[in-house]
Order: sequence, then C-alpha cells, then structure tokens
Amino acid sequence: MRKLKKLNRIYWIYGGVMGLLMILLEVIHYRTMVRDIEIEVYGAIIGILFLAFGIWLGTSLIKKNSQEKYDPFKLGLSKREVEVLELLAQGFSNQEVADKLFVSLNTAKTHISNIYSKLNVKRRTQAIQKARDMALIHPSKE
Amino acid sequence: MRKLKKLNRIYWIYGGVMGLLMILLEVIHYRTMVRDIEIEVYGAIIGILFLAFGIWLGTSLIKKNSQEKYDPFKLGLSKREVEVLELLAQGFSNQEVADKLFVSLNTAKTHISNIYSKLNVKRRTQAIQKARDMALIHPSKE
DNA sequence: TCATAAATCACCCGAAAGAATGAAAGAAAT
DNA sequence: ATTTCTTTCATTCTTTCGGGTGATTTATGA
Repeated sequence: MRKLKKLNRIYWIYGGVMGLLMILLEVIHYRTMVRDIEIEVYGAIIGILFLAFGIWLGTSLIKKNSQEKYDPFKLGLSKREVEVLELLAQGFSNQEVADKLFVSLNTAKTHISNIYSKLNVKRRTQAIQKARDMALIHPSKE
Repeated sequence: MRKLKKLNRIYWIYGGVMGLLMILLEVIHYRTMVRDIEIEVYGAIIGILFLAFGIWLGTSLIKKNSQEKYDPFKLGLSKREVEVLELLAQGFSNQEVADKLFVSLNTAKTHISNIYSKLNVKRRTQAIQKARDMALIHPSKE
C-alpha cells in the first residue's frame, strides 16, 4: 500500500524531471536555429544533460532499492525493545545494555528475552541478524 | 597500492566506453548529413545513449564505493579461523560450529577464542561486527 | 474506571560461552 | 632437520546467556 504509493511518487518525479529536460532541449533546439554551425554544440549539450540525468537516475534507483524495506517495529516490538535491540546489535553485553539504559540487569534480560520470542529466535546473534535483515535497526555503515 | 591500481583500471574502462560513445556519435553525425530533417532523431539518439551511459556509470560508481574494502584475512587469521568466523556470523552456536566443521566443541572454542584475540574483541557479537565492517567474511545480502 | 500493555525488577537454574593452560600431530618453510 | 604455524583436543574455572515464573508500577485507551 504505502510502499506502492511511495514508489509511484518517485516515478512521477523521474517523469517530471525527464519532461523538464525535454522542454529544455526544445528551447535549446529552437534557440540555436543557426544549426549548421552549432550542431556539435547541440549534441554536446544533449549529451551532457542526459549523462547527468542518467547518473542521477541510476544512483537514485540504486539507493531506493537498497533501502525501502524499513519495517518499523510492527512485529510487536515496543520502543524500549527496539532500543535494546539497537544496543545488542552494537555488540554490548547484557550488563552493558542495562547500564546504558539505566535499568537493572534483570530488566535488560527481560527485554532481551521478549525480543527473542517476538523475533522468534533463540540467540542474540540470530536476533541481530534478523534485525538487520528486516531493517528493524539503524544500518551500521554506508 | 593494489587499491589504487584497481581504481585506475576502472577509470580507464569508463574513459574507454566514453570514447567509444563519442566515436559512435561521430559516425551517426556524419551518416545523417541530411540533418535539417533528422536533427530531432540525432538529438534523441544522443540523449538515449548518454542516458544509458549515465545510468551505467552511476550505478557502477556506487557499487564500487560500497565494496572495495575487502581486507583478506591478513590480520593473522588462519583459513580455518575464517571458516569459523563465517559460521559465527551466521548465528551458529559453538556446538553447531563444531558439528559443521566435524571437530570437537573444544576445538571450536579454541578457534573462537583465537579469533577474539586476533580481532581484539571480547564477545562473539563484536567479532561478527568487526568481521562485517572489515569485510573479512562474505556479505549476508545484496 | 477498568482493562491492557509497557516497563521495571527479582530469583532460580541449567546451558552456553569465554579465559587460561597444556599438549600433540601434521604441514610448511628455511 | 628443525623450527614455526596450524589444527586438533582436553581440562578447569568463571562469567554470561537464556528460560521460566511472578510481581509492581505507570501509561494508555476504551
């Protein structure tokens, strides 16, 4: 639903930019009616414009593809649990998680256990994996 | 050293393709000397070619940037240890790692401990993190 | 206001993980 | 040949994890 909507808007943008580009070309075309001399320039301009547009379009498309799965914490995870998950993925121990959140070790463990059952995993490494795959947490790099 | 070399080769390739594109345009240009009628077609061809080139170039550049750090296991890691690291990153327990490599649990634990000291970490989650960051192991997705 | 969910903490227990050593056989290098 | 490295395994000990259960205190919403 929302996904489709968003994708569509992106394609509208692409279309719009493309249209603007065409208009720009038309303008250039009718401006340089003294073509016989200017045809090389005309070609160069078109080339540069479309090259730029292509690069922009290509990079945009890749970026869209590599993100956009972002499942918010709608797997029953509470915001506190997402916080904990974030810390887990950063390699902290139970005790460290507890300290960072200013709660007791027992509380941290409770959160972590709940995360496991909600993510349907048995170990923290699996939880981290799943969280990354489903983009439940902030990506580490790039 | 090797990094620079590789990057340079990539730019050579880009340059080469760009050159071919230019030659192609020249050919098209002198082929369609009946321009007054064909100038729109000429523009369209240039546009399409450069658009395609731009997209290709853009996506290639992004991909190159997002990889390319690949540090082989020159941190003192033996090949066996890299194997173990690979399995760790897949979320397996010590026992599972041992089973998959047909060695005893003790052996697996020894490898894992050695990995920790070589990567200078204290926990398996940190080892996995570091292995990913330094691209010591195969990426999980994409 | 009453029920429900979230967040907090405690206690117990067994399993897994990790640290510290030692040791031994085979491969590889010099 | 003789080191050096790798891989293998064992033992002991401590710490950390994870499961299970139960309880209290806010919030939130119906």
